[in-house]
Amino acid sequence: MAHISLSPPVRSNEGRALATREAILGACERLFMQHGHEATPLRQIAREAGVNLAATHYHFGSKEALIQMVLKRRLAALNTQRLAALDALEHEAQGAPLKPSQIVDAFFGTLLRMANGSQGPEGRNVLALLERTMSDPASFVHAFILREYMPVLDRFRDALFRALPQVPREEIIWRFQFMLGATSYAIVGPCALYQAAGLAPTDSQANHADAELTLRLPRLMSFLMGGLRAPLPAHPPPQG
Amino acid sequence: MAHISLSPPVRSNEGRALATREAILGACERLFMQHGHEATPLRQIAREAGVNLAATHYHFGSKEALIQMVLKRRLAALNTQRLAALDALEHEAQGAPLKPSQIVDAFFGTLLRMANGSQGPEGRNVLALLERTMSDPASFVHAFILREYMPVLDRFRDALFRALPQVPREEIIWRFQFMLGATSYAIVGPCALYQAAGLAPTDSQANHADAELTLRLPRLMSFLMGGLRAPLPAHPPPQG
DNA sequence: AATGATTTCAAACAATCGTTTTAAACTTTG
DNA sequence: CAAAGTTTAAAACGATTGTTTGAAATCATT
Repeated sequence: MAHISLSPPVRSNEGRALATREAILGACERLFMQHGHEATPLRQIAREAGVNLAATHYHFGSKEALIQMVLKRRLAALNTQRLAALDALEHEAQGAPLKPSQIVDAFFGTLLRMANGSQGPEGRNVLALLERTMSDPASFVHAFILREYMPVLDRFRDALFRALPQVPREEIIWRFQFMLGATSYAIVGPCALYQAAGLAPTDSQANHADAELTLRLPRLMSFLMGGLRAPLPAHPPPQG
Repeated sequence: MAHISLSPPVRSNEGRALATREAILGACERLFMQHGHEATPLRQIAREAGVNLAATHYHFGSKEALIQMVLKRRLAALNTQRLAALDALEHEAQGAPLKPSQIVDAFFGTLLRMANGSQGPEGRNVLALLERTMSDPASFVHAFILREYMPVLDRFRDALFRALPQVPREEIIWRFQFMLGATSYAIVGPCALYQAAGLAPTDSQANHADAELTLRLPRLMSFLMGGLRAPLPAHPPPQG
């Protein structure tokens, strides 16, 4: 059912250690997505990975460091890809202002594409977990995650400032927040709610599962651009 | 620092029990928001509420039942208010189709207004916690929360179906999901990210904190309606 | 005022968590 | 092949968790 090592037994010492490290990280990604990292005991991780309990401490030092390693890998890959996309766009534009849709696609599109499995089937799990972890106010991962997330956020926010010079910056900040939320819920999808309720997914949803996956990104992009380009809210009267 | 009972000591027996129950529930709302319900020990709840540890079990039976009671109260009040708003709209329209903005305001506007403190300062905390709990895939509260949440969701979804008959229902379902995410992130606001990073909020943000509160709802509504009314995504080529 | 029910209290219970410790198995190196 | 270093194994430790217990305190009723 799980953790069956089909690869031939590695002989080198470092190879063995790397294999156990990878098995532990993979088990973490599977279990954290299902139960969250707070509710996942190290013993269950070790069992799922097929290694001993002490191996988790030997290779990662502590559970906190293990969680950080799990999330850091995926977040770093995501942000690298995002920045590469933005760099390519800016290089191609040669100083000209970018279209907002290009910036939105480089940031949110890259996230959703990666979550849809462009980096293996576990991408969605970990990215959904990442978004959930960010919205957890008491998580210790905030400090280190934000350390490499904030610069990326700032770069894309500034890019939107330049792309929409006529829009007040505070409005852009807010709409960026709204887009973050919409994308976060786009990753899990509306079927998750029905599944959580114990209802089987509608047959039409099940039949069109693959088509739904290719449609998810254009659906989100259309919604995001519609919201980003919506008319600015009228300032309400001072007391009303 | 907290749980100072300024009210005169109640004499009746039921009054005492009700006071402790209320103190426990209030402490839960405060602590769950800060640390999440998984990471909040019953001993800390009892200390914050100024009651004995065993009182939590005496009045609520178990920690699960306590968490359910905390969330159930707020969710029930929210959904009652939402359905009342929709009922009023439909009664006023007298069979005519509703405007999408009315439906969106009845659902998401009611949520944000309540989170902004229309029901006391703890409204935002609990509603943010509620949204976070819903996105937790392994929470035991799903079953009972969805039991009274799903009918409300269905009613508003059907109302949107009738208000937008030309839009495919699957698109509406997705955009409803996107709006849920945007609203969820609107509750916590973009400042939460900076605060989590350890950065002090910008002085402009701090100065306009009150104005920001009255602006939050129109900002969200403008974004939601822009996204809901965005042009439908073009179906991508079958292999591309 | 005294009896009976309800509520609060302090203490302990059983289970589980992350972590550490000890020794055994293995790989690499001389 | 043997010694040194590295990785895995099994067991136990200390701390914390939700929960239970039995007595003390408070209220309601006669």
